[in-house]
Amino acid sequence: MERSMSQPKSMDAIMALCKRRGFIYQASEIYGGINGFWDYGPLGAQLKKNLREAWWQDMIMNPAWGRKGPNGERVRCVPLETCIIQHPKVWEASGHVGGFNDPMVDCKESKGRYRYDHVMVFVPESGDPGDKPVFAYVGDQPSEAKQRKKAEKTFGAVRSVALSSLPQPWTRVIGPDAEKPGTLTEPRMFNLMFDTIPGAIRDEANKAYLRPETAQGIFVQFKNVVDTTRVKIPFGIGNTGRSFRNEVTPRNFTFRSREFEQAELEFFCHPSESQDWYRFWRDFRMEWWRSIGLAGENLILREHDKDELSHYSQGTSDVEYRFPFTAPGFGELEGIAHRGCYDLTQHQEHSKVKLDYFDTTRGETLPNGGKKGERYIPHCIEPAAGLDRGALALICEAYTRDESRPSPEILRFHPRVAPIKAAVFPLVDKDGMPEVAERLADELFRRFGRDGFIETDAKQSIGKRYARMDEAGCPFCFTIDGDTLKDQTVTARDRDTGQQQRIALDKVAGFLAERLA
RNA sequence: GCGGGUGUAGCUCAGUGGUAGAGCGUCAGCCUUCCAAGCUGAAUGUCGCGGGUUCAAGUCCCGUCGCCCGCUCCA
Repeated sequence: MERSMSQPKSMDAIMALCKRRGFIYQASEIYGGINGFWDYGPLGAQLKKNLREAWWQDMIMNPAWGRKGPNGERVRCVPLETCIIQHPKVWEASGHVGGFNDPMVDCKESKGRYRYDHVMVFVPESGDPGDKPVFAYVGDQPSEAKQRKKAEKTFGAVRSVALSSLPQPWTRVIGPDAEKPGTLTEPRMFNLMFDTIPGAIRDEANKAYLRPETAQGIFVQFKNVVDTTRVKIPFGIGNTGRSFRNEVTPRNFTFRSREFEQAELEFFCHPSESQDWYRFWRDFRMEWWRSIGLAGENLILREHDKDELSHYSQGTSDVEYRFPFTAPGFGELEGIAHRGCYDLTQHQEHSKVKLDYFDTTRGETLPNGGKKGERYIPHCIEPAAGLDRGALALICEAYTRDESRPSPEILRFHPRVAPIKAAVFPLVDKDGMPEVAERLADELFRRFGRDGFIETDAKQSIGKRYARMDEAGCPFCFTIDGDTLKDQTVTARDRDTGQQQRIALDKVAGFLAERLA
C-alpha cells in the first residue's frame, strides 16, 4: 500500500499498537476500566516525559531556543510548580465556578438540553391544569410562541411560571421542542470541576476543587515570583502538571480525558508590546511542534475569529492537529491566547492584594538620567499546551504502515522524543559478538540512558529484532557482526529507510549524539 | 444524555445451547552472518462484570461497565 496523505490512519490499529507495545493502557483495566482515564505504559511514560522535557527546555530553561524576543533581548522565563488544590476563591476569581455550575434538563424526545433556570412553563391562569398537560418553553426562542399558542388553545388565558416551581417528576410537562408530556429529565448539575473536601472530618463548607487548568496557579503566585526572583518584565512563568475536568463526553482515546497534563506558560509584558509578544509566541509554538516531529500538513495554526474570542482577549490561536478521528477536521493541541490583564485584575479584585508591577525602565527620564517608572498591570500571553494530546499526536503522526516492508507497522518518532533511543544487537549470539555488544550497550547507557531506553536483544533472527524496534519507534539499531571483531566497525541501521552503513565502533556514541538532538 | 456497534489469550479474530480455538506475538531450546526465516516445545483465558432461563450458557434473556461510531455537549 502506498503511503499517501489522503489515506487515513486507522485509530483502531494505533490503539492496538499502543496497548501491544506498552504505550497506553486503560486505567484500572482489570476492574473494567474507568471512563475518561488512561495510564501510560513504559514506552508511553518515557515518550511523554521526553515531550515534557523538550517543552521545559525550550520554553523555560532556554526559551525559544535562545532567540531574541521582539524587544531585541533574550527571552527570559522561570519555572513554577503549583498545587492541584488551590483556595476555592481562585476559581471564583477565574470565572470557573460561576460559569459552569448550571443545572441542565434534557428532553428525551427532542434530544434538546436546556438550562434549568431558563425553562418556563405556560399554565392556566387559575394555576390548576387538572389532568391536562402544561407547556414548557424557553424565553425568546421559537418554542415560546409555539407553546403559547398550544397552551391558549388548551386553557384559554395562561400565565408563566418557572419550571423549578413545579413539583417533580414533570410527567405532565411537554418539553419546549417535544410533542408528548413527561420527556424532561430531572435537572442535573454539569460541574466541569471535580471537587473534594480537604480535612479529615468531612464538612461540605470546606469544599475545594481540583484545578481545571494550571495557569491560575501562576497568576496567584505572580507577585511572589516578582518579589523574590529579580525577574523583570517582560518575562514568563512556566508550570506543568495534572488538571482535571469533568468532560461531558470523554471520547477519542486520550484526546478528551478527565485527568490530563498541561504545560502552560504565562508571559507577562507591557500592554504596548503585547501584540508583538502574542505573535512571537504563536509563531514559535507552531515551529516548536514542527521541530519535534509534527512536520507534515496535519499541523495547522488557526487564528480565532473575532466572535470566537473571549471578551477580554485581543487574539487567540490554536495549534491544531489532524488526528485520525478528527479528520478531515482538526483537534486542538495548544491554545495561544492574548489574555490582556484579565486574570491579574480578577485576582487583584478578589484577593484585595495589589498585583500591579512597577516598571523602572519606563516613564519620563529624570534629571539624573534614570527613569521615573510606570505602574501597570502586565498583559499576559498564554501558550497552553496539552501534553497528553501532544503525545497522542506524536504517536498518530509517527504511525506508518508500509506494506512493502516485512514489518509493516512503524512508529517514526523524531529521535528527540523517541522513548527508545538505540538498540544494540549481536548479529548472532556467539563467536564473541555478545561481549562486544554488551560493552557498546554499556557505553551508550552511560551517555544516553537518561534520555531514554537503550535496548539489547540477542534472541531470534535479526529481522525480527529490527521489526520489534521499528514498531516501538527506536530510531537507530547497531549490529555487531563477524567483521566487527576484525575491523572494529558495526552496522548502523536507520529505522525510517531500513538502510545501513558501516561506522567505526568507537564512533557510535558520537553518531547517536548528533542525531538525538 | 440519546441512538447504533462491540467486548473470547498480549494483539487480530473464529466459535450451530453440549470438552474454549486459530494466526501472530511472547518464552525456552536448537539453528541462524543483516530485515517478523526454519525446527521442536511451552506458558497464557474467571469468554468485560452481575443476575436470570436451562439438565447444560462464550452462545438465549435482563441489568451493568468499558471501548468505537453518530447526534448532543464542549469554560
